[in-house]
Amino acid sequence: MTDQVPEKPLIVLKQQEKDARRQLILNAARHLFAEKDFRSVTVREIAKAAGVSIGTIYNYYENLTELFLDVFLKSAEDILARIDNEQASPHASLSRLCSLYIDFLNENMAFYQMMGHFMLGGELSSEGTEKLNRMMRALMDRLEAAVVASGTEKDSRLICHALFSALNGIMITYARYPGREATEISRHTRRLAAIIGDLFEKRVR
Amino acid sequence: MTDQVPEKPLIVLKQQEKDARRQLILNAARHLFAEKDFRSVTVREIAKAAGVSIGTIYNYYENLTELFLDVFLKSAEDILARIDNEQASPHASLSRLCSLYIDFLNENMAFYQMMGHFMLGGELSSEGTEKLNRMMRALMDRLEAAVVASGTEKDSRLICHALFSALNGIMITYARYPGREATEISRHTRRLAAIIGDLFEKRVR
Amino acid sequence: MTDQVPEKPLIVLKQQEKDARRQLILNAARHLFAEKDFRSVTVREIAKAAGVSIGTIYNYYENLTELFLDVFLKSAEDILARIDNEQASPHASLSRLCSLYIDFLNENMAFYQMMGHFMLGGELSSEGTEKLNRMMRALMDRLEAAVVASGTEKDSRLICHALFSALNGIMITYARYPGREATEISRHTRRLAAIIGDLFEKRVR
Amino acid sequence: MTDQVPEKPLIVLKQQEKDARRQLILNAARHLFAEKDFRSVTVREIAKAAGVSIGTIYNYYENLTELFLDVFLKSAEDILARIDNEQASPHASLSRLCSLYIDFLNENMAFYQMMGHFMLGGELSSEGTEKLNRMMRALMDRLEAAVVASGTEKDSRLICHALFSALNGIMITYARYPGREATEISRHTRRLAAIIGDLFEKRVR
DNA sequence: TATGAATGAGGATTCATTCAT
DNA sequence: CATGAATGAATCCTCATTCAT
Repeated sequence: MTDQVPEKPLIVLKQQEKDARRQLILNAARHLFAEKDFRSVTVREIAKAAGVSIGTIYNYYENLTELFLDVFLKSAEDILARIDNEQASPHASLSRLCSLYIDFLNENMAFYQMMGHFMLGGELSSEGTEKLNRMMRALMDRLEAAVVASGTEKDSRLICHALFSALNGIMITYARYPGREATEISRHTRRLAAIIGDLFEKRVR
Repeated sequence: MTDQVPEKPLIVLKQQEKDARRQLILNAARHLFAEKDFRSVTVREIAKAAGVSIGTIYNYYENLTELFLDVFLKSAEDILARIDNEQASPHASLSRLCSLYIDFLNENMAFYQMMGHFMLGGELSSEGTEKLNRMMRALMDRLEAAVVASGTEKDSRLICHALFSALNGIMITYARYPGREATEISRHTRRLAAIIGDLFEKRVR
Repeated sequence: MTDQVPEKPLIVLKQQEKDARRQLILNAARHLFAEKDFRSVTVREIAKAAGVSIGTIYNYYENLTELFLDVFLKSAEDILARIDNEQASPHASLSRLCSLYIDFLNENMAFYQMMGHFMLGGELSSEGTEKLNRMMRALMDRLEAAVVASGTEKDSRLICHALFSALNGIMITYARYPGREATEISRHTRRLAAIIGDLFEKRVR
Repeated sequence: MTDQVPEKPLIVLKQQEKDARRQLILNAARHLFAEKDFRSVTVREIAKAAGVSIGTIYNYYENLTELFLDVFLKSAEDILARIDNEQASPHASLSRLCSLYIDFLNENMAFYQMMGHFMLGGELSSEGTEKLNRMMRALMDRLEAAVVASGTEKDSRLICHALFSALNGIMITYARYPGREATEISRHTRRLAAIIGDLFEKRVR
């Protein structure tokens, strides 16, 4: 026998290929979004960056919005994973969680840009809205758990919303403060996150 | 007596007329911005809404961005005035200030959309940037005063930044939570603002 | 008698004022045309440069084209005067005339730009066309006289046309040769004019 | 035999199709330029004349200027080929070359309009400027060769410049002499070209 | 399924000209 | 007469999306 390697069925290979290409597009888009305002990124640019044709992008995504959403969801998965990892640590604390999240935002400007975009009325299919809501709920669940763990007993969901809002607000307000360097901004936003974190932690006492 | 009414010179009248028309354009833009994402508002729409021609818009503003900025600045003046008014009240408190600001944002969605836009890198003439910065500083001065008045002694500017961020974050995060009514959103954001306000007030103890 | 100074009638003064203002506009336009392609000069620019309002310009000229034509005609008068002056000199020669004309063109780029513009189909009122033709004939008469003076007996008008063409061609071809300095261009065009002049002078022998 | 016709690969066919469409646009533009001042030709007109959409124009050309340049270069190739053909003839002479060139200009008014436009400062990418210069040099080389062949030994490049200028000047000066018929103009310009040609030929003696 | 050329509505902006004051 | 704000048609160009190959 010439071939003893157990072959994966063709259909599986194809699926893998497909996933790979989808991943390719996704990553290309993420990188572009990291470079400039995601609303100014064009399909052509993404196609070029991903090394595929424009048409291919439309084979994987209904339209640009769906691709944007997917990028957003992937980023959300990242932060979810980071949070889960952090929460597993013995030093887990609300403060650390805040730092973690603000660091994530600093690295993923497109994330909160998109969050803002979708929240502020970016058109979305009902299916897309569903996905978005599911993801936000998942994120909120993590945060709420941390809030509860920090001692809050009453209104934990509401307080979790307040915390989440506060952290997001740091970025929208200071992410690109005109005339400041990236490192300076990072320092400032982290300092603000620390203040917020402290407030929500001390709250329980 | 032939004419004792003190006549305004013609030049003054003309200036008034000009100001009035500028106001007309400004208000038309504000209303449109309230209806949808301000970035999707076109010159044609503004002109139509203001009842003037496209060319007239450009007689009053160098370009669309400058008009956007002016709308932003006018809104900022509004909130500044409201704050000043509130601070003059005997019941002034940080909490009330938070409510006030969040109410303002609820009524002026375009304000924080624009704030986000300009902060996140929206192109602006150096003159425009200067105006923007001046206004932000003025706003921050008010907030800081309130923060100090609430008992904070150390790092008042930084804490004021944190508070400002937190309040803005509420809107960016929940202003148009998909599937919620405006009144519901208003209630939710006010509740969150109250939590934030409480936190920053209790901070002093 | 309180006033013995012989007064010019009011109507004369007014006419002088009017002429002065017309001159003002004309000169402003000429200077602007010297700075850049005359087709890119706007009414607003001319008005500003002349220190009058846009409307005033339209009081003196039917439209922009008529102003352009007037500038052209004024320039043509200049070169005519220069030629007349030169021809009165004892050293007058066809060669010197060529130099004179090319120098004039170097100083008045707008002149041949406009000549080209009007010749190549720039719309003109029939009255304007008439003025233009009259001026071209006057210029041609001078040139022809010089051609005849240089010894040419046959086909003097035709040869004069050829000479005129050749000189104009120098400018259209080399006036802004990319990457060359103004002085360099001036030297080159003068050298070419000398060659042309020589050819037409030697012709007679 | 199933298929012995050597099939062109698909990619070649596609390229041909692309070239054909580019040609389509090019020709449409050339015809429009022949009808009126090329600066007044709009993208819409070209698109309509070519039977393609506006967007398609921009698939083939960065911007209008690049299209203008391409039209110019294609015309230049034409005259270059005609010159090469003429020079290969046993009856080649400077006079005939002059006639040839003036005939070409009469048929391609846009050519010298564009030459004038680009020479007089029409914006061009550095790549475009490079192409333009290369083409002008090629043309000048041909002319210089003819000038040399006619007996000129000294300053051949300079004299070639003078000749080229003179010929171009004929067109700029008389191409559309107001109130003259096309045939009349053609006759006049040819006569002038003959005079110029004679002068430059006789020069050698 | 991948391709990428074609599409064309829609964007911001310009500017000669008018006309009420 | 002088003014200059108002006008709006017309400009070039962009870009998400489609669809024939």
